[in-house]
Amino acid sequence: MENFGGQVRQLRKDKDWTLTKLAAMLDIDSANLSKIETCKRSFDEKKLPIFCKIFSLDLEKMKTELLSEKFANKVYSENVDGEVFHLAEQKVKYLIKNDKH
Amino acid sequence: MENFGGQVRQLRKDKDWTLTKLAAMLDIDSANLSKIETCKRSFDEKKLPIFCKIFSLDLEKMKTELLSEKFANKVYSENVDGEVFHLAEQKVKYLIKNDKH
DNA sequence: GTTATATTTGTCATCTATTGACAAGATTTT
DNA sequence: AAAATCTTGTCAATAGATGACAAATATAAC
Repeated sequence: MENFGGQVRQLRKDKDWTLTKLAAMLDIDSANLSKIETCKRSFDEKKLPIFCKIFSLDLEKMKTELLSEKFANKVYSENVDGEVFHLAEQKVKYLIKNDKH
Repeated sequence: MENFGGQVRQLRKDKDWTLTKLAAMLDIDSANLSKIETCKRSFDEKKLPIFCKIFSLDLEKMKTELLSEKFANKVYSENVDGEVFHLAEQKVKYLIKNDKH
């Protein structure tokens, strides 16, 4: 299981691109991309579409990947019970069931 | 499965308190508490300790409850795959395993 | 080993989202 | 219908996330 930043770095290295180059393609600062790859910042969700296009990745899948990481970081850093995810899952089902009202 | 706002309202009604009264105890605006109870705003996590004290609730449990609702709302509103929670769970385990390094 | 290239780190400004506050309207109770 | 309670709308204040830039460190090329 690789974290998101690590995945970005791997993809970039596979193409032999510098931070500067990829950062330019994503229209972000290379210093900030460095922080993303080293997990010191999170990847801005708004940049996901262009990111996925560059690396031919499935957008929905990466959205899920990115969001799961945010959830995990929150739960980890605040020492919340892992049960939180089961609860959340139930709540989503409930929301969907009671939709269209 | 009751949502968080509904729980607050129920607890308040059980005591026969007005919004104004509970809001004062929580040191928030009664209009905003109304929005919380009707799910138009989320409950501020910082107010959880005092809230739990007032109603003799377990803080950790309510933290989990509140956070799961935020996760659920996000996933629901952005149409993210429910798989996100399984992923997140794995990631938390991974973080814990690789802790203390 | 020195220069150039690439990456990391720190800081602060800016933008965005969340919450606070207040006024006015609607509903309920008495 | 008057009083009390609750809801809604709006905007200001605060907090959190991201952008931008400079300087430091590390890596690679020569």
